[in-house]
Amino acid sequence: MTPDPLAQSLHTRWQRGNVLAADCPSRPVLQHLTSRWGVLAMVALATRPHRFAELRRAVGGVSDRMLSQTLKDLESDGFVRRTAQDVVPPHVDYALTPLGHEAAARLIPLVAWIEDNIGAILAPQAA
Amino acid sequence: MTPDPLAQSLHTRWQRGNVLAADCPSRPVLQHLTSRWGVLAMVALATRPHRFAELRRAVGGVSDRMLSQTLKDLESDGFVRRTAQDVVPPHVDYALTPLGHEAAARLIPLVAWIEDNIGAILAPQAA
DNA sequence: CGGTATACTAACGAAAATGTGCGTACTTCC
DNA sequence: GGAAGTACGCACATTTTCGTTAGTATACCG
Repeated sequence: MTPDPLAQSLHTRWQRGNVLAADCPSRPVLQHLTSRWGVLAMVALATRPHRFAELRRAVGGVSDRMLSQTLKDLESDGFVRRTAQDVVPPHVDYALTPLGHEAAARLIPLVAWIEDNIGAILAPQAA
Repeated sequence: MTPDPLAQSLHTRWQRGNVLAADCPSRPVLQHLTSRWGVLAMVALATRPHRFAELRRAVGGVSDRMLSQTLKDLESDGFVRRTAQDVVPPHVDYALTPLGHEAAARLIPLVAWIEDNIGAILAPQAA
């Protein structure tokens, strides 16, 4: 399929993204937000800021390494703000930025819908 | 942070999911929907049903293997309905189920928001 | 007749994601 | 005194994910 020329011209300079295009810059951002731990970290942070270990406990099953990796990605996209106090033992806070809250506002309905409908989703599979 | 006992009792039997818990059955479903190609397939199918090759062309960069695997996952969760006509050459249609449309309705705002704000997201990174 | 399209699957190897254990420099609690 | 908690980075091993190639039976187009 050759790209639609109209869509092409609208999107070529990425004034707005078109995720369905392979080289759209939205792709990596989408992947960070929807990664295995990304969604969960965002959801947890949406309620309130967390310290690192606190967040690890909130997000069941995540390892130190994965959590810090995930947070680094989210931070580089501007969704999370990391605030470190230079003390020993270390004290670091993670909070959503305004941009992060906007993103979370789109993530939460999805997660909530799945949680609410998990019964209906799983039921046919059991049958 | 020990689990909140109230939330515990509400969620133990998974009448409703709590994705933050490691063993919540919502996890796999969430992963199927938010997988690299899962989101994109859902978004593409939300506009209209597609045949296999048509969908592959719509979702830039996906391979046959990944697409068919993704569709299989989405089908087993009840989001996608596969309709095959037993003819040669094969003719197969993929469409969202009602459940799939509900899920897509939560996926699309997320994707649209990223597409709309990709400029604002990327700008600080360039600086 | 040769090329192209269809909807996949099995098999293989490469690449990416993920977990584990260790180390840190100190504090607080038992 | 000893154990545990803190916020990671690093090296290593394993797991999973992903893409590529080959193959199928047939039809349509030129």
